Order: sequence, then C-alpha cells, then structure tokens
Amino acid sequence: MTLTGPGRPRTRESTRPGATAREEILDAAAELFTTQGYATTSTRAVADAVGIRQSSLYHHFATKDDILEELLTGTVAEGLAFARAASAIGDGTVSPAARLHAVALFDGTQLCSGRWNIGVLYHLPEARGERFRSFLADRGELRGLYRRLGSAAVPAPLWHGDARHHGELAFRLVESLVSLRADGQVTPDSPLQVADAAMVLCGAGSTLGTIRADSLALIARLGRDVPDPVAGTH
Amino acid sequence: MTLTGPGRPRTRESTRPGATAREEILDAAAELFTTQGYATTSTRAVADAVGIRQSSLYHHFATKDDILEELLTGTVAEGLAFARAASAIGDGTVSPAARLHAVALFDGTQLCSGRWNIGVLYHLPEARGERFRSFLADRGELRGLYRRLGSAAVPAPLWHGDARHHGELAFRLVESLVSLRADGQVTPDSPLQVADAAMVLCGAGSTLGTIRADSLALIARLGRDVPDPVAGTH
DNA sequence: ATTATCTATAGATCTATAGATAATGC
DNA sequence: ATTATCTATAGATCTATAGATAATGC
Repeated sequence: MTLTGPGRPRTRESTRPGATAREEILDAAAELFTTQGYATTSTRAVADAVGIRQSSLYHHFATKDDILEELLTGTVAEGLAFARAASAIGDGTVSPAARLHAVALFDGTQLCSGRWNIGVLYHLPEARGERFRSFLADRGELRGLYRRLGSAAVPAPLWHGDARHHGELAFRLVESLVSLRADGQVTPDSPLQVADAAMVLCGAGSTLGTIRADSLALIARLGRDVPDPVAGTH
Repeated sequence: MTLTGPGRPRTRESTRPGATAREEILDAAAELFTTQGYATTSTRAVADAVGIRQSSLYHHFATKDDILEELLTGTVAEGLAFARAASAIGDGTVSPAARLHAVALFDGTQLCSGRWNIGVLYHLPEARGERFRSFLADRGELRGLYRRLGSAAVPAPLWHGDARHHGELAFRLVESLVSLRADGQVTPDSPLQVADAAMVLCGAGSTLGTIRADSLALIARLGRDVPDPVAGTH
C-alpha cells in the first residue's frame, strides 16, 4: 500500500505538532534554526524533519527567508500587543511599576514557554538585515515601551544617567532569559524572578509585594494568563 | 612592477590592523562573522577582505572552524583571567561587592571597546557545538565566578530564590552589552552603568559610592586599566 | 629548505524552478 | 481546476587540497 507519492496526500501522522503542513514546517524550522543556526540549516534538513521532499517546501513558502521571517514575527507579536495594551490602559490606579512588571513577566513567560527557544533567532546576525525590517521595527517599538515605562516607574535614577536606561536594562534583562535558556539555566520561576529583578533595577525593590499583586491583576484584566507563580513567591 | 604573485611577499600596506597576515585574517573574520554571521561568511569573503586568495587562508589556518575558535577564545580569556585574579586576591578589606563590580566593569569594558562587537559570536548557535568546548568551559567558569561573587555580595535575597541567582543575573546583564552594542545603544558610560546596575541588582545600591571607589582601586591594583569614568559619575 | 603566496580544481553541497502526477472538489 | 506532492536538475556556490612559483634565509 503506497502511502505517499506524487499527488497523494501525505499521511499526517507525524509526531510534530501542527494541524497543517505549513505549521509542521514552521515547527521543524524553529527547532533547527534555533539549535543549529539559520545558514547552517539547509532546506533539505527542514524537509527531512517534516517528512517531505526538499522541493515540496516551496509550495508553502516562496523562499527560505520567508520561513525565518514568519518565525521572527511570531516571537515578538504577542509581547508587543500586550505591552501596548498594558501601556494604554487608562486607569490611574495602575502604577507604571506594576505595568512594567506585567510586561516583563508576560514577555519572559513567552520566551520561556515555547517548544523551542525561539528568542535565539534575534541574536542571529542574519536577522538584522533589511529583509526583516518589519520584525526589527516591532522589536524596536517594544523596547521603546520598556524605556517609557521605566522612566515613569523610576522615582530618581539610581546611578548616573538618564532614567530611560532603567527601562532599557529591564528590557535586556528579560531578553537574557534567551541566553539563560540556551545554557539550560531556566526554571519555571525564572520569568517571575527576572520581572522582580527588573523592578529592583528600577528602585522599586521595597514595594515588590504590592507591585507583583497589581501586575498579576493587570495581566488577568487584559485577558492574558501566566502560569501560577510558585507557592511561596508572594 | 608586479607587486604580488606566486611566492612574492604581499605588500603589507592594507589599512587593516595587524602586524602579520594571520592577525589581518582574524580582524577581517571578526568583522564579517559579527556583522554577517559565521556560516554566511565564506572563506572567499574573508580572503577578499584581507586582499589575498581564498586558498591562501589555509596556509594560516587548517579549517574555517579554527578561525572562529581563535576568535572565541580571545573574547573570554582576558575577562576570565581578571575574574580569577579578583576572586583570589587575599585581602579581607576588599568586599565581595567591590570584586563583583570590578569584574563586571572590566568585562563590560572589554565587550564595548574592541574594534568589532566580538561578543555576538557566542550567541551564534554554531558556537555551542562540541567543537568549541574549550571556549564553552572558559565561559562557564567565568559565569561560575559571577555566581560565587554574587552569593557573597548579597546580604539577603531580594526576591524569592537562591542568592546565586543574583550573580547569574549580573553576568547576564554584563553580556547584554553585546545586544546593546548591536543595537547601537552603547555609550562610553555603558560599562560603568551596567556594573552599577549589577550592584543594585545585588542589593548594594545604597553603598554604590564606596563600592565604585574600591572597585577602581582593585582594578588598578591588579595592573589593569579601564577608561576614566566620565566626570560626574562618582 | 622554508615560507607565503598563487592557479586550478575536486567533490560536495545548496536554493529554487520545471514539469509530471494523483487526489479532491466543483 | 486546484492542491499538494513528487522526480529531476540547473546553476551557483563553498571548503579544502594539490602542486607550481618566487622570495628569503641558512
């Protein structure tokens, strides 16, 4: 009984997640690009990982770059949408510190919870090219929102320099979850610890309990969810 | 007048730094690997950037991997040597906080001052391979020293979790100078700001003035030098 | 004899396209 | 007719090696 062949629909019984071939390709590409690098991963390797022929990829994506672009866009879209919502919500009772904590916690959770450590993709030199400008613009906007929230949250700079640097470093601290994960150093607590650390960096360490409670409330109010903070952390 | 050719010594008048061809190759490779990626940069591109033929590279390096290995080793060697020295110095008057600050400042200065943003190399998936285990071991040791100094410097954890996490995050914060630089966000102040931020992260924000002075003294005592902190930062 | 370069090329890729084929859906 | 697959391949690389050549140094 021939199961595959020209024109025959492929038996979709691979263990790889994804309802469609396109999604399976993205999952395989995410695995290979993050573990072996983009240029090092051939289209053949991606196809093999899905169980189709190399040329069949081109039915779903016009070029190899298009696969990377879709993965890159996916990494930042949800985090950016959340940061916009958390920044825009018009309620004087939500402190800038709680907003920043929520953004960091949500973002960090995204970076740690995916099947693959997709954040490594934006450390790839290839990702900095003009080809991916829309991804770069999104990431730049997200960074700007961290800086803005940081400025608002910091009572007075804790060291020499502009208060915006605090937001910048909070952004970088969250992104360092990517390297932490790459080095096998991430635990379920890590996103919360990093969000807390970001607040300490902004001089709000003494009111962490309140900020954390407000942050979790804001996340819920915006219809998002993060895993239950481990018992004992609040 | 033929200036180059088989056997003729190349006129060394390139603008690229390096007293020897080998050093010129390393400089060109550093530029190309950091800006375009490792796999994306062909040995021909490196050779062209130096002004020699592609095959002539193989007189100086046995394989392309050997070039990357030498660059990787170079990025961590000095920082590790300093961290060992700063950790080992037997003097009860040097606080763990000052040691950590000095390590962060020295390391951060190295990451920011090279001609190329060489730190991006250890975000490359290629660099995580078994092939580069000696580099990975050095970087792991450096990370361990940060953790150890962090534990000793932190009076009590500032958020839930092991005090070693503070050192870990200090390490990550320093490494984030690499991304900061890649995004064009580094100024001459950045290494000092990041070292200060690392101390805030360790709960030592209130004694920053003392720590900074002790840190600079320790750096001088170990025979190293960092650029003069900008006036007004202490 | 040794060193640093060159020319030429083997052999192994890699991306993307052309065109055939079979199942599905109108 | 459309969709998703296949086979086959063009054309462009890329790494590393073989072997020639000329300058230098003993």
